[in-house]
Amino acid sequence: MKALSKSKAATIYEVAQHAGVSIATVSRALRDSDLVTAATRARVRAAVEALNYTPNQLGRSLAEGRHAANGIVFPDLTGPYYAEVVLGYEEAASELGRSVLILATHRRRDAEAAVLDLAGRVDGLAVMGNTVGDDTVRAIAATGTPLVLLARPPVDGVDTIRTRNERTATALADHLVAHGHRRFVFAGDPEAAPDMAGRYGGLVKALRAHGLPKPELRPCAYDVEAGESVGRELMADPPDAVVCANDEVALGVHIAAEAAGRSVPEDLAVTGWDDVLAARFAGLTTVSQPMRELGAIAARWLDGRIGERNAGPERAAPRRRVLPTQLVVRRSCGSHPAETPNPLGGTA
Amino acid sequence: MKALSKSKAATIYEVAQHAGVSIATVSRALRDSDLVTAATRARVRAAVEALNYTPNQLGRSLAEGRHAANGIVFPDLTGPYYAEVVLGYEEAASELGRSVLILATHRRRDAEAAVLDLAGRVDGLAVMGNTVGDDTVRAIAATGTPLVLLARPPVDGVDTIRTRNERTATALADHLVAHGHRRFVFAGDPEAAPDMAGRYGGLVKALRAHGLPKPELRPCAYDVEAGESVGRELMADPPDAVVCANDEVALGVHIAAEAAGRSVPEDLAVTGWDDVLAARFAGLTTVSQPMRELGAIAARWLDGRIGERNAGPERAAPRRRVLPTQLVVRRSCGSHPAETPNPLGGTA
DNA sequence: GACGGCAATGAAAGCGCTTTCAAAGTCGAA
DNA sequence: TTCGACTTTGAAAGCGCTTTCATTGCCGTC
Repeated sequence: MKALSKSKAATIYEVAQHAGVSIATVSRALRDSDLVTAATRARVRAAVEALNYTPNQLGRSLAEGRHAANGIVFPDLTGPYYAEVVLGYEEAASELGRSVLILATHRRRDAEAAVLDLAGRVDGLAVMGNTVGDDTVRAIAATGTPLVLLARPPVDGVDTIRTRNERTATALADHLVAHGHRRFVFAGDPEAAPDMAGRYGGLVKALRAHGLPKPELRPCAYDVEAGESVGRELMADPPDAVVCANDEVALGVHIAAEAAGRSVPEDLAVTGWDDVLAARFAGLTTVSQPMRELGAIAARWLDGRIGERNAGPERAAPRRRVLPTQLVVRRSCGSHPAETPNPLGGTA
Repeated sequence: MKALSKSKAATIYEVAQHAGVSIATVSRALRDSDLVTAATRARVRAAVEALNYTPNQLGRSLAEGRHAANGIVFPDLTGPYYAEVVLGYEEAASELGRSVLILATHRRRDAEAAVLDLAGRVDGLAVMGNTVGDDTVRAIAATGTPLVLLARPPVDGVDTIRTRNERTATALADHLVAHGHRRFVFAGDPEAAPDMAGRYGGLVKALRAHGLPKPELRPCAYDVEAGESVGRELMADPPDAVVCANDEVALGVHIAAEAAGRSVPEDLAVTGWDDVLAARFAGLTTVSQPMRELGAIAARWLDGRIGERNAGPERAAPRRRVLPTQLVVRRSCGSHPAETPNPLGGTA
C-alpha cells in the first residue's frame, strides 16, 4: 500500500493528479484558503498523505518572493557569548516564522564572499563583531537586504545594537581603585573589536579621573591560552590588577598566576568580562551582558525592516541601541569582608 | 554615477540588457563557464558592478534542483556541548559549499512541524539527541532527504553517530571504586536521552562487577540549578560519590555540597561529563568528547549521501559510528598524591 | 423561465535562474 | 571561393510553487 516512490520527492502536480484537481486547488487547500470545499480539501489531504508530499520550499519561496529565512554572521561559537546571542536570535526568528542560517567566519579567508553569498539566501541579516568590513556591510545594504549590526561599529544607514562597555568598565575600574589597586594592566586588544576598545577606554578614563597612570596595554587573543601567556609574562613583576578583555583571558591569567605561586586576589586582582560559567567557579569578578536579548532584538528589528521594505520605500531612520551590562563582583578583585558565605556565589 | 535602484534587487535580465547580451550569457559568465569570450565576460562583469547585482539564490537553487544548504536540529545552545557540535558541523559544511540552517527545539511545542519544515529547505539534515521522535525521523527519511542522527538512538535505515558512553562510564566507575568509594548516586535521567542511559548503564555494570550495590538514581534536569537541588537533598546523608550526567549538574552538586559545609573530594566525590571550561576551575573529574568532530563527520556523511542520491538509487547500507571519549581525572574524585602541581590542570 | 450573483475550480502567467538545443559567426583547408 | 568544423551566443523550456483572472455550475430572484 505504501506508495513510496523510488527517491524523487513528489511535486504538487502529482498530488493534483492523484486528487483529481488542479495544482491551484492543491496549493489553496494546503494554505488553508477558504476558497476550497471541505470535501476537496479532504481529497487533497488524502493525496498528500498517500504520496508523502512535502511542498518544495524553493518553489514556494521563489513564487512568494521571500526566503522566510534570516542569517546571522559571527566569528565563532566557542565560549558562551556568541552561542547565547545566536540562540536568542534563533528563538525570536523562529517565533516570527523565519528559519535561521548561520555563518562562522573564523578560520576562513573568504569570509567576505561567504557573507555576500549568505546575504543572497535570506530576507535579513545580522552581522556580529569582528567578522567583515564596512565595505561588505555597505554592499549588502545597497542591495536592499535589511541588516543589523551587533557589537560592531555602526555603518551609515544601518541599524546597530551594542552592549554597554565604557561605562561599566569605568565602574569596574572605580571598584578596583577603591580596593586600593594602583598599577593596572589591560589584557586584550582594543584594536581588535569595538567592544574591547570600549572596555579599554572606560578603564583609561576612570584611571585618569583618579589621577592614576594609564594602564599598561598587553594585546592578546581572546582565549585561555593567550591569557596564560600574558599572565606568565606579567608574573615577573606583577601589577596590582589585571583587567582582562574577557573571562577566558582572565581565567588564563589566573592560571598563570597560581602556577607562578601568586594568589588571586591577595597578590594581584584579576577581572574578566562576560560572566561565563567558569567565572563563577574561579571566583572571578566580571561583567554580565544580556546576550540572548541582544540576539532577540536583532531578529525583531530585522523582521520589522523586512516588513517596511515590502510595504514601501519610506524607510525609517537607522536605529541605535545600547543594552545595559552589569558588574558582577566576586573574590578576584580583592577581599570583600561582608561577602556572602558561599564562596562560589556572586553579587551584582 | 551610482545607479542604485530604489530598493528592488536587480535581476539577471537587467544585467543582460545592460551588457547587451542574453541572460544565458550572463549566467555563463558568472559561473565561469569557458563558453564565453574574455571580452563578453568583462562586459558582464561591468554590468554586474554597475547594477550591484547579486544572483538570487532561490532562482538558482530551483533551477539546479539543490538547496546548497544543510540543516541541524539540536535542543539548545547553552553550554558548550551543542555549540561545539554545531560549530564543527558548520565548518565542515561550509567547506563543502553548503550553508547551514539551525533549529533549536527546546521551549517550543511544535518541534516536529518545525523540523519537517526545515527538512524541506535543505539537501540534508542532522538531528541531535532529544529533539524529535522516530516518527518524524522516518517521515523525513521517506521523502528521500538524507539524514544523520547524532547522539540519538538509531532508526532503521538512517546513519547514526554517537560518542562512547557506557565503556567510559565503566572506566570512570572503576576509578572511583579504586578510590575506595562504595556508595554511589547517579544524578541525571537515563530516560531523557540515550547518552544518559549509556552513562548510567556503564556505572551500573561496573558496580555490579565490583560486587557493589546499584547506584541510587536521582533523575534531574541538566543544568546547574538542578544539580544544586539534588545536591541539597543529598547532603542530609551524603553518599561516597555522586556521578552526574553532565558537568553542569556536577557543578551544581559541588556548590550545594560546599554550601552545606562538606568538601569535595574529602567528604564526597563528584564527577561530571563533557569537560566544560568551568570543570577545569572546579577541579572536576569528567569526560571529554570530540564534539567538533561529531559535527564535522555528520556534515561529511551527509555530503556523501547527497552525492549518492543524485548519482542513482543504489543506496549504501546505513552507517553507524561511535566516537571515543576520554576520562579526565581531576581533584573531585578523590586525592591523587602524584598529581601535577598545578591545581587547575587535568590529566587524561 | 431567464438572469444576475456568487462559490468553487482551472488555466496560465510568472518568480529568477540554469541548461539544452539551435543558430550565427569565424576560421582554415581544399 | 566554398565548405565543414568549431566557437560563441541566443531562444526557450523548465525547476515547483503562488496567484490572478477566467470559467463553470449553482442558487435565488423577479
